[in-house]
Amino acid sequence: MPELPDVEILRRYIENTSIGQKITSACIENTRLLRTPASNLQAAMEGKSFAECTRHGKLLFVKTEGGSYLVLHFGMTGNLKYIDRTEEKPTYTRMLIKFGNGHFLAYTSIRMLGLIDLAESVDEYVQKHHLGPDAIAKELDFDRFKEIFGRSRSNAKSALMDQKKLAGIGNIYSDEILFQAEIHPTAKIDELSDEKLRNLFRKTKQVLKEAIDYDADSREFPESWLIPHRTKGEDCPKGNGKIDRIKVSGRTAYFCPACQRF
DNA sequence: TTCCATGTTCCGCA
DNA sequence: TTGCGGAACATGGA
Repeated sequence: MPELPDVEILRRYIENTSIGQKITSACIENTRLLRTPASNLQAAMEGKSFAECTRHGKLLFVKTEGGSYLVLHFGMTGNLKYIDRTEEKPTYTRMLIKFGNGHFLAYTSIRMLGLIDLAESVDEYVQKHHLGPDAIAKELDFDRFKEIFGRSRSNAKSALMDQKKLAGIGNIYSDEILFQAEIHPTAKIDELSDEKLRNLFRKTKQVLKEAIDYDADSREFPESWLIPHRTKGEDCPKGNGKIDRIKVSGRTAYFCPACQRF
């Protein structure tokens, strides 16, 4: 589920279901995900309305009338579900928000690797957690991109996934971006030519934005993308060879050794 | 039964 | 200082 495009779809889901609704109660069904006492969370939400929802990388900030933000991170298995009745409450619901109209927003998570927190300001929260700029932010131009990656001695895949450099890219989309930019996942990112780095910059934004256009639904992704072929031994969609699988900084990377070079 | 998984964080080491 | 591998977290699926 939850890399930048998936979280953007969840942001829109909140916008379409929950914004403008008054919060009757916030029921914490499992405290493991909380980074703040449940009482703080409830005090900040109950009786208030959700005013707007913004996203930074993989984080969602849902603003309440009171001025505080409900902060949501979805880990690997987090999701949201707007339901009409408690009988429809999904399995693995960890927080259930009840609205004045009698409907509910459920935050679900199987593995509970996400987080639920409270913030007074988005900028402050982002700074405190040392997050880099959002990967598709307009303010992120090539100069900034080069500044971030030009002096990193890391491999390209780990660098793209480093939330302190850029916020929003995870394991799946880093593979797609590097495939489309034709860069080997273990290439040293500070050794890329200016031309390759510029191409990487373009592909980073392009892949993430196109994924959003497909509702982050991988079943809709073009056959020319790597993601539908993200299996070892499958034919590369560009017809140049077979998809290979290696470990890069502990994560599984899928790539085409013929297309993606150093 | 064992391994693996879309994420983050912490530790020890190079 | 920076980066990496491994482990931990909790759970389900192949």
